[in-house]
Amino acid sequence: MDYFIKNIVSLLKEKIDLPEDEIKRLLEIPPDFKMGDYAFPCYSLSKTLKKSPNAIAGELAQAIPVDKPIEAVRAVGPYINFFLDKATRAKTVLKTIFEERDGYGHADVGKGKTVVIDFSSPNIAKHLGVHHLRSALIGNAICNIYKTLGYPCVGINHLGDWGTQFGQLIVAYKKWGSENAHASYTVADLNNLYVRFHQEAEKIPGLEDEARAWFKKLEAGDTEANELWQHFKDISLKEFQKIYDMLGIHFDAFVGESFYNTMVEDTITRIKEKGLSRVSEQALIVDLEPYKMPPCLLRKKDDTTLYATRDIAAAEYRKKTYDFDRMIYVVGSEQKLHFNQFFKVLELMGHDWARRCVHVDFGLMKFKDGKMSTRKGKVILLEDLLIEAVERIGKIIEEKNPSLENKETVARDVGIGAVIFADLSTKRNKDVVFDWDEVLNFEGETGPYVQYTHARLCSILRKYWKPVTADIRFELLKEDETTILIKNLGQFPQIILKAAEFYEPSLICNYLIDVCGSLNRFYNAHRVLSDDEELTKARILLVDATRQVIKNGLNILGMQAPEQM
RNA sequence: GCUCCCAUAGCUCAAUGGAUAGAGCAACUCCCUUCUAAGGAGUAGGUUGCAGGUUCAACUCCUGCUGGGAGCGCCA
Repeated sequence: MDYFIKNIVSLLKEKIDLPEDEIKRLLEIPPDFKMGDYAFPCYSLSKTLKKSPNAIAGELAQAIPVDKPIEAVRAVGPYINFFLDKATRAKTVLKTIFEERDGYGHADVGKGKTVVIDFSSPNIAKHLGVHHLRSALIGNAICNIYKTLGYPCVGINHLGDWGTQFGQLIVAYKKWGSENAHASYTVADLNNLYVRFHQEAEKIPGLEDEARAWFKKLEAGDTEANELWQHFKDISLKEFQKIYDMLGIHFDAFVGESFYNTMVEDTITRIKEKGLSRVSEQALIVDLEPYKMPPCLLRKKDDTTLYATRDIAAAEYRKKTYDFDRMIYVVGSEQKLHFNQFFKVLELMGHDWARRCVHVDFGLMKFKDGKMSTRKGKVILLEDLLIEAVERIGKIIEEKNPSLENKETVARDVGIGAVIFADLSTKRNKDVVFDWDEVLNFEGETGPYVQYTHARLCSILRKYWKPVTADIRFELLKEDETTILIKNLGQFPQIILKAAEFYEPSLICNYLIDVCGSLNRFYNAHRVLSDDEELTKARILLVDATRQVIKNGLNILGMQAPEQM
């Protein structure tokens, strides 16, 4: 528990007949810093004490001894407000950051509890569009958040490299694609074939059946089918890797659905043995009627499997391989039902760890006039967006800071960062309408704003040139702007815990915006470097601490923190 | 038809059941001989979709409704 909270709770415990945990739970942070640092609302006491909350607050505030880290205790209406001694807090917060450095915000709560995170997971033979951004970025950020808290993390890219669509692709390739040189094929070519298949399938009746037949051959191990499939996969992976490199996203494993093909028979057998499945309309299903859900399909009438089957097999395999404490699937909310179904099947199979599987869903990304669709070729390529962002930042650099070194690197870090931050900064379950101007806005609450703030702080530290020391007079850090900033910096570890609890990277974005706002107000109101040596030393420590917090925060989001821009 | 998600300033979004609902963008005003103006200050902008309910207290919880999105057996 936080040192200050602990102190306040123990003070209150002397006067109030409530358990420690309850007091801690009720303790809140006032909306305005002028109301103090912590507040205890007296509403709940009014019933038992049979007095008005205001009177209780007044009496208790009088009775509580003011000592050490507490500077004042004041009753305001029904609240008892606690004011911390500024110097003590400044010392506690800034010394911690100064000592922990890149480790500030880290914890060991996750020690030994492996977390498997399934994210990005695009389909082979299709382009990565802007709508693929969300899973990749949210998943990567959650991965970083959990790592920060000490959880061993395994990031898995569960590639969509299996299913009827590959039958479709093979058909399309054999009909319209084979005259092209095999080796020069790109994802664009595959994508075109895919789009063409769906166009033609509307006119030619037997085409879908033909595709299903090819998928059956693929699942049965047919050589020609497998060679083509492998080729499509190689082409796609190469192109995907390029984008992941641009985004700075790393996976511990690229294991596609196809990998589980050999395991599904065993999985189905066990489901059958447990009496969970039955045949319905020639397909094998698990009836989920008692749980108010549509049935989960395990096998189609042509005997091929479905993704639910492969997901079940994959979950079992991962449990065996990683012995995870928790498994997180970062997949769009349109698949909510699928996950509820397949988690339920895992549970019915007797896997008690099924409740440790979480579907971290997120809202759909769409255009103003509707949904993005790979089939109709209605997408914006992720690569195009990233290139555009980097180019626009490049122009701004030419305009504002033409003498900057490493322009290309900085433009890349800031451009990509802008896209990452824009995507992560709203709560994940909201649908987002893709808007170029919004994603490529670099002013206000944006990634570049946070990075710019960081660069400014680095600039001050460069000018100062002497080593930063924590041996300063903390009582000099006393202005309102300073106090608020220090308070913000001290909240970082709590924010990370909360972001992990709710699987919500946007909390880190909001927090960073808060810190930057506080810093910039401080920056505008007070000079850091001055003739006053003691004051300069003190403010430099504050600047360095803020720089450190911003950097740590950005890194968790998967962004770089350039020192100049 | 059934299920899930969303609704807060003109726009995009915040707000562990608690004090005066806050930011950014857009508009209008100011602040660079001062550590990076990709910044800061200010003005203006609200019946928190509607109607009930629970509570000492509701943007927050419950019910109903309206509007938008998504899903609902052989795609993933």
